[in-house]
Amino acid sequence: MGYSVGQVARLAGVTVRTLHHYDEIGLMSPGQRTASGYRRYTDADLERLQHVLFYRELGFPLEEIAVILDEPGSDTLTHLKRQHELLNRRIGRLREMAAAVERAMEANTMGISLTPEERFEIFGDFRPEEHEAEAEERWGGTEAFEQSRRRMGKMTKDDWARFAAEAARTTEAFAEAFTGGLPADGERAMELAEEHRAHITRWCYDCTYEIHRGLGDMYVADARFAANYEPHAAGLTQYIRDAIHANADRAES
Amino acid sequence: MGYSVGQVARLAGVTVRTLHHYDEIGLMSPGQRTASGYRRYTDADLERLQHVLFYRELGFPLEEIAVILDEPGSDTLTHLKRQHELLNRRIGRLREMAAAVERAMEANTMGISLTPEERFEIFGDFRPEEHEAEAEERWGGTEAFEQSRRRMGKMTKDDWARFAAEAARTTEAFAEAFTGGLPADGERAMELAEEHRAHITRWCYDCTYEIHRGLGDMYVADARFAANYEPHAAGLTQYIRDAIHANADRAES
DNA sequence: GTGCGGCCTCCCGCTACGTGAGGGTCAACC
DNA sequence: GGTTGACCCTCACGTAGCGGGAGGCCGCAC
Repeated sequence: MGYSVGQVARLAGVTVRTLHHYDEIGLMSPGQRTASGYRRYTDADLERLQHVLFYRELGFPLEEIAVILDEPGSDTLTHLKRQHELLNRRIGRLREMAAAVERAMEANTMGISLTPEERFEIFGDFRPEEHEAEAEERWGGTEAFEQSRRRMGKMTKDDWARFAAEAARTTEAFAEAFTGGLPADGERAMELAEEHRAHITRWCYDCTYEIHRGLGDMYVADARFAANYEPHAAGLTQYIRDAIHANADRAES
Repeated sequence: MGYSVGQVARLAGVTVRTLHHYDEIGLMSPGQRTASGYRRYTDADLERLQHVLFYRELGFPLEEIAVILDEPGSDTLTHLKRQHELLNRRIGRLREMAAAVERAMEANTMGISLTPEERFEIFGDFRPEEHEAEAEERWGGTEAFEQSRRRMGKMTKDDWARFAAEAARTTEAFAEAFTGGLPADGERAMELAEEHRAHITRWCYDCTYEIHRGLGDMYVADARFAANYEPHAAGLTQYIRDAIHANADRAES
């Protein structure tokens, strides 16, 4: 059982070197190795490769692909949905370009020569869109989200450990304040909220108060996040959310 | 008049560095320079840039773009037509991919896990197409045509001169044979046809007999080629075509 | 005349591999 | 059991298409 590099390469239509490369950079390592050092790919590896190739085809840098595939709570279906969405956007853009080319052909056959602006405005119009709204277009997310991905994608294992440790300390402190009966809009809670915000800014992205509020709301709304807090103390998630809001309100007044 | 690098960059939505690069590799050099060495781009340069960006967007390597833009007898309209064609193919491919993703989603929600072949067959099916028929897809041409482009793109002016001289000699010899009353399926004519084929193989691409037959047919069908032969002697084009066919028939029997 | 933005030319760095070199591995076939 | 040929391994250097600075000249305003 399992597949050799050559088999996988033929199946997927890539070169062996490409698979070696993906192994090197940790994007797609074989599940096992034989005693003699041969790579053995499992079915799960193949599925991963499928997604890798898809995102690559859509122009994503490999580093980013690694991040989005490793992102917790993302399963096959969400990836497929996202890929479908991306494909549709892409098709739309190409259609616009085709229409622009048609216009250019008309203009050309009619002997009209385009002004320099028209030249790129008419069918190079997809470029500004690509720059200003690229992050948006790709992720339906925010610029901060992108920034986060990039930064965190470059973190070493050590960085992750320290990041996690810091996060754990803050959570612990919140739990203490909560169980200790301190109000969510009190000094201590707000202090912790501010610390939390600083923590995010340091490690992930420029966390404004507005974004921070959104995060707080998300914590209570999204079970995956709540799962990180509730074990400490029932109701802690809501407490943290309230503290964040109180802190943001104070800071912006 | 004319545009500076910065202006062109903003117009076209690329960086100054990119324009510098295109200048370096000779893909897109400014029509002029100011006394102080500043680049000055003309309207013609802008049009060229427009096409460059388009082909680039469609995934063509810059070297190839240079060749197809410099290829004689290609005007704006033919490029626009080609671009439109390429866009449509591209859209078609993306649609296939989208359909494949939909199927994958169905399979996934139904709890069916794909076999390894299906995984890439189902929606990686565009890859064989991309390899085996890429030249076809891109050019509506043959692999030999591609090979030709590559080789001829790397020829120096000297090479071109020798190439042209050789070609002229062969044509001259054909004209002599023709006006001398030698039959198109005679020894001499076939000898010249073989020489012609060797000439192409040496300079352009591996010219099989089948391709050679196609070339002969094209010579009579396409006025641009005929224009090269007819001035030597009226009917020469047809004569050459017949000689080529006779030679090919003999060689393959 | 002194900024300040734009332009110039190196030149090094990055990604996603291509392309050998040099050398083990494995199944088959004699 | 030896040899052959297809396949595998790990370096390690090369390439395309730029990004991004360094160090320095140009040109126009104040």
